[in-house]
Amino acid sequence: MVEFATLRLEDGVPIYLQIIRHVKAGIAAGTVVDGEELPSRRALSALLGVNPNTIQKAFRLLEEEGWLQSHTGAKSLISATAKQVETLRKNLPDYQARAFVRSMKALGATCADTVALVETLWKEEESE
Amino acid sequence: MVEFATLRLEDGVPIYLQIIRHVKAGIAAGTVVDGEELPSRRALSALLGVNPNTIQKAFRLLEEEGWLQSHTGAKSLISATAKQVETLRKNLPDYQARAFVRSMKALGATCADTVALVETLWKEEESE
DNA sequence: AAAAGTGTACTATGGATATAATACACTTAG
DNA sequence: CTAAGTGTATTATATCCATAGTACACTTTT
Repeated sequence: MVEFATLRLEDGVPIYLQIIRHVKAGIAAGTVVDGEELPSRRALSALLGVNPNTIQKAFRLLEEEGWLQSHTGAKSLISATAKQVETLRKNLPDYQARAFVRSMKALGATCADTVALVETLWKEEESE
Repeated sequence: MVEFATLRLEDGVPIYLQIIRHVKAGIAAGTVVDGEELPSRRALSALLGVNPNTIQKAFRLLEEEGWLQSHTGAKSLISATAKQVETLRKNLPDYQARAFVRSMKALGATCADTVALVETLWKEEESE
């Protein structure tokens, strides 16, 4: 069962996009695998405290992109071929790191400062 | 005059927030200083290709937060005390780095991999 | 003084996001 | 088999984001 208990919704970003990102991140990290069950729309809606339609929108888009399969009446399942996972694992970190580097440069930070900051925060967040 | 020519608008984030972020980043980086002139609402609207009302919203919020001063009929000016700048320079990089570390952990990356990726991309983007 | 530029305010419209409330067909568990 | 659970669809409403057009008072430039 794909876990959503750790997902903390932040505002400023559409909820349905955060749900999509959470699923893709799980697949890229290897904690979510092909064939795995997803919680029902209603159950996830209750867990996150959002409208069922919002969950449905996220799941519908994920299905259109080929990341899950749905059959009326039955639970939805993750669908991720080895090739899909490989592409995701390459592109996701790269995309996020690029955006981060750009924003740190805009702040006038140096490469060394940035790396040091990342290392410090990485250890900080390990103890939580 | 505060520069906006380098600002590339991305979708998924409200335009007025990107403008606010751009100004704050400039102040934190030291390229935008107290008393500096901002382009007029209409001029910036034309430069970025967005509605004047959107620019006005960004500037109004910046003024409410104390980052600029406006007087009807005259150009708006940056307002940034040393204390304000100091706080910004500390908090902005920290906030962005925290979000980055969290997202890389969600992807299952290690600290070493992440640092290596940042260093690689940092040099790549220098040649552009 | 006159003209151009500037900040500000207002109404109206459309799209995206999210919620709310139903409804129905299908699958699964009892 | 029956009931509960599930995917799916629909309509309605509210808010935010962005655009469009207009208007007016003030400042700066000419």
